[in-house]
Amino acid sequence: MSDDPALRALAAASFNLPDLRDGQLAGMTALANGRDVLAVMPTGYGKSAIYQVAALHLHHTTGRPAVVVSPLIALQEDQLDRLMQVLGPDAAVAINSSRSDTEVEAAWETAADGTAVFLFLAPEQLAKQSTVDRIKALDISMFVVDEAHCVSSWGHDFRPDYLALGDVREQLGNPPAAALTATASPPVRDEIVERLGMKDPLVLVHGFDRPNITLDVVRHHEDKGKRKAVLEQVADLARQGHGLLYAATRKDTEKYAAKLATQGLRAEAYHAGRPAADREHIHELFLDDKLDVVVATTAFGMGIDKPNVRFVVHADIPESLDSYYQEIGRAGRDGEPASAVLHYRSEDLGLRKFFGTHSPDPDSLLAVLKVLKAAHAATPKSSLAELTGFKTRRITGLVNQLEEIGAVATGTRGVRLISKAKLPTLVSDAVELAEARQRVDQSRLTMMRAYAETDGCRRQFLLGYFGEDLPAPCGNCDGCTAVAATRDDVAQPGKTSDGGGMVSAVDEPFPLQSTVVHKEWGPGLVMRHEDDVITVLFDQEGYKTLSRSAVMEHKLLKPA
DNA sequence: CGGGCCAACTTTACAGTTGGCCCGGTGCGGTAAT
Repeated sequence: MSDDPALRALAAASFNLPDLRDGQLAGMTALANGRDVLAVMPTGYGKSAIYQVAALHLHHTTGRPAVVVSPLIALQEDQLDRLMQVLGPDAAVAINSSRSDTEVEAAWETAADGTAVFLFLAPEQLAKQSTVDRIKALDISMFVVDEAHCVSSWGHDFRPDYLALGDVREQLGNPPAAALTATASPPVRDEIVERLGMKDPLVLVHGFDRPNITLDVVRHHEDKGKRKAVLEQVADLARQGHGLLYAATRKDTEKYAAKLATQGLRAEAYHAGRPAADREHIHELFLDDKLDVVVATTAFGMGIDKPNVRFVVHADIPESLDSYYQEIGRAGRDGEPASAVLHYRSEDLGLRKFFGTHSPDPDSLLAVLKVLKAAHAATPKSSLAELTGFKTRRITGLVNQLEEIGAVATGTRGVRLISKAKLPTLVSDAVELAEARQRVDQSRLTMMRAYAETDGCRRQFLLGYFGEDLPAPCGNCDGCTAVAATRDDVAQPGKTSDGGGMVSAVDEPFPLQSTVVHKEWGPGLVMRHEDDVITVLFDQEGYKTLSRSAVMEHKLLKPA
């Protein structure tokens, strides 16, 4: 069954990859044999090769194309260019709003006549039933979701069509799925697997630790002092190389960029409010080493693969460690030393709390339910939009919420009511779910805060969050430096630590990553042990820290 | 939730304080105006 030699040969001949890494070969073999694959690997590790080689192999043997879901049109174009360079024109096509009707029609034909190996599109395209039907007719070889963490981070509010990908895949007859991302904590991995409806996937996790990145946090009380320190730090770091400064708001990116420019640095502000041409230009300048620093909101970064980024400074705390890891992961890809510095004020958490607030909307939920009840039949989202007066996007969000509580189901012919419960009950269930979601979001922020406030080794904290155990402190963060400085002798980093040490795994009744149950908060996953504190990620409540002695004394947790 | 901005206020010309109001991230797609 295994196609190892064939895949190796194909990778070498067609993609110029004579030496595959273990994870790559395992992934492409599994996919080629029809197994679902979730790959969590850093940018530059070669995770794209997993689906590309497998898809090309299947195209050779069956003539069927692969569908690749990609979040940004710019990313699709990059991939397209790369693939066409290697495999020739028409090997890859994309369907998106930047193309004319004629171009789109030509792309469909190229896919249908067996020429195209890859068909790229954004999840929004798959919200149209006609698009799904056309793909169904192609009988695709696999369903690939690139940047798969978007399912979890964007699906719930920002781009709701991400949550519908599982339904789409089902409608397509559940072709083998590949989900690829550089960053996913264990609960995010679980969510991706669940949302995409993956069955017994091969999960490949590689290269999480980035030991060459120094981790520091600078705490501030005054906003003014923080701004000054950020500017000084960036000016200082920019003497050794190029880097990124992340700020929370567009206005701040402009302010910081202007100040840095007056200090003689080549700095540009980057955010979604700038014209597309400017954004593209800044990308190019940065990649060509013609900028010292890009001052950006979260808009900057996806798809950036620049090896020599020497620093990533944060002027404001991000919303979660998932985001933080993603953003600092853009530093030091060449393996040379790099810096990640977070400037932290507890007041800055307020803005993130605001961003994470999605108040549920009972009236709109009820409006959708009423229409569905009156319809007595499956109703397409487009009709729902007409009947309620909401935008289709909004309908998708509301339907997602109702689907999650089992009130409605989505099929080929549209959305239908499947619950027999009273409508107000369903609405309150949905509201409760939204509130639970909010609690989880806020608790992720709490974990980000805990990282900023820990006295221990920051890398141990960070890796622990991603489910990896770093047995000894790293010796390359301010937590470790502080411990070393309090010693009389010159301490060797990476040996032992007094502060924030991990509790021995021996005799641990609730081991890391094990499932436990709390009588009030329900089931959860053990994420971290530190001194007298156990951190658990509860399904309904998010991250909670519990006192170990209280847990033991009152038997608060039970292994599940 | 917190910061920035403006107007009103205090008191007799000006600068500092106070209170209210508004704003704040990420991208797709389609539509409207050239």
